[in-house]
Amino acid sequence: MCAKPVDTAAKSLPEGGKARRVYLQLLDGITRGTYPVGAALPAEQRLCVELGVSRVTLRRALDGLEAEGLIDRRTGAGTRVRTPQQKPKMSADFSTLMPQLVHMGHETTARLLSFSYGVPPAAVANAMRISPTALVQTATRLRLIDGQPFSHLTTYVPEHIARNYSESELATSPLFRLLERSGVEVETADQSVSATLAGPEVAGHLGLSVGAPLLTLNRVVRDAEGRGVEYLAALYRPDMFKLQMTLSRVGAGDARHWEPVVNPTRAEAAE
Amino acid sequence: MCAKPVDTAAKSLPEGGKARRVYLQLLDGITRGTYPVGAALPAEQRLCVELGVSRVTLRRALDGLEAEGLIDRRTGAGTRVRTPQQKPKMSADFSTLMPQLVHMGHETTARLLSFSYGVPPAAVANAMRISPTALVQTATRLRLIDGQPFSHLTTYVPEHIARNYSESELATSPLFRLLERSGVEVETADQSVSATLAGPEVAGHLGLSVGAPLLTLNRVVRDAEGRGVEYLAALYRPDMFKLQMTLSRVGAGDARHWEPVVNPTRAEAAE
DNA sequence: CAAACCTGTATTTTTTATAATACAGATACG
DNA sequence: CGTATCTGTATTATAAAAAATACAGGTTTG
Repeated sequence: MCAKPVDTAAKSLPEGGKARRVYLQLLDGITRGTYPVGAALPAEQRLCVELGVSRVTLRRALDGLEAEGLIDRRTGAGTRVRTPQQKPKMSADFSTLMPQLVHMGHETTARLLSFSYGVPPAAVANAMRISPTALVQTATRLRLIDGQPFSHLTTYVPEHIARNYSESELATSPLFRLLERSGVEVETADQSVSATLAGPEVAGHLGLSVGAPLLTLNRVVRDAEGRGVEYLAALYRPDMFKLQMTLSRVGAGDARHWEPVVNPTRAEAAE
Repeated sequence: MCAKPVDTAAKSLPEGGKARRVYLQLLDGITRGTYPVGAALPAEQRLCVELGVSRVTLRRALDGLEAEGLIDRRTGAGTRVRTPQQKPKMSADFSTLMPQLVHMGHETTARLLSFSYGVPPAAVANAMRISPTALVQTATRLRLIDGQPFSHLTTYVPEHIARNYSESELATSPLFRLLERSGVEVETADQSVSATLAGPEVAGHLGLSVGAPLLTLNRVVRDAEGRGVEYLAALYRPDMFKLQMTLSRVGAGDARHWEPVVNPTRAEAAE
């Protein structure tokens, strides 16, 4: 007797299989610290009773955790929560939101995935305040750190600006430099951070499974007239990229408030 | 002949069902603008060939999209991409750290889900720089806007501080005020933003399906000695909550850099 | 109005996921 | 050393998902 088919959840929308649910449940327990970090995870026979699934299903979930290097299984002995192996990480400072390497000595490269001219998605045209029928250059790039992909970037640039640089320059120089070199007067930038799931295409490029969580960053860079000169839709692997900031409480009395610190010591960061 | 079992993806790790993959694929295409926003989606018979699944599966994916109000299906006529219906949204300004309502006239409430004293997870104790065996108050709260839950907050506060306020106060006052009232000298805060997937428990509370994407925010608030006085682990529904900021390009020459704008016009925001 | 096309629905078959059970080999402990 | 415990593996039965097909009924278009 291993299963206990209680099934409290409603089942109408396309939900992942039961193995995936268990996988997420365990992943949650590990990151949340419910299961001791250094050692010991309940035995499979106990876990499957605890989670209400068969051992085979529980096993498949564990396979996933093992594949991601989160647990260490030894035949005969138990299954332990492995101390998180540090993947090379990037971080972005809130005050600039320009990605920076946490540890130096890592190399970042870029790969151009696609490149074309056409009309932008309506949402992009709207955010950039340009005509939905105006031509824009759409480029998709993959950024890697030490050979491992960590972000998937799609940029939209109005044609008359984009013609000032070549396709090959896109893969080497940051788009930012290319714009300023083209004489664009960058004035403001609006950006928004959220989360989404990896579709089949980006999952393949980022080396993730479909349905993996991603950090999204959308940015509109504007010139003095408020017209968009660049739209960036970025997707980041949450295990390799984090937005970090340090705030300081300054002022006194009613004027007391938070202020971002410009160059915080990275070792102080949360999590 | 509707299916074309090419199956490029590897199949070892616990992946959600095929219906879910198609659902994500379509969701990606919609948000990305691949499918025209105003109207027209390929017919079901064409779509299922295009995506390599049967019509039944394709249909289940569409059911999911319809349930979330992303598409509009009319018998006989086609299926259209609906213009995104604005849910009540919250936004958080990076520089102030205080979440703000985008549109006024909305009411936010809080529900206390759990409340206890115990030892914190190792990761939390480490980030707070307190003993892993020290007692902390662990409280889980649900924040709602107009009755709809949008965030799931778990806070850890050292016992000697937490004893200064009552359990009932937690549900009404923001924890921030309670701390300062307790005489805690808040000095700095480190926070980190990332993404994760909803486990069975939080999914239930936030009204999402298991495996839905979530925006995470982890924050350590410290006193003058650098000791943590509060650890916050927040989970946000990405469709109802976004981190937003506006940057301004200031300075000249080599000193030219980005600076966050304190009170940007929210209408300017990206996406 | 009629033809072409679309979504909604139902049925059957096939495939896959999960459950239940048993057993072999490795490990830890007294 | 021997027992208890754990992971690894295999087998069979059951439940669920997906595919293939057919048809009813609404919509659009000429």
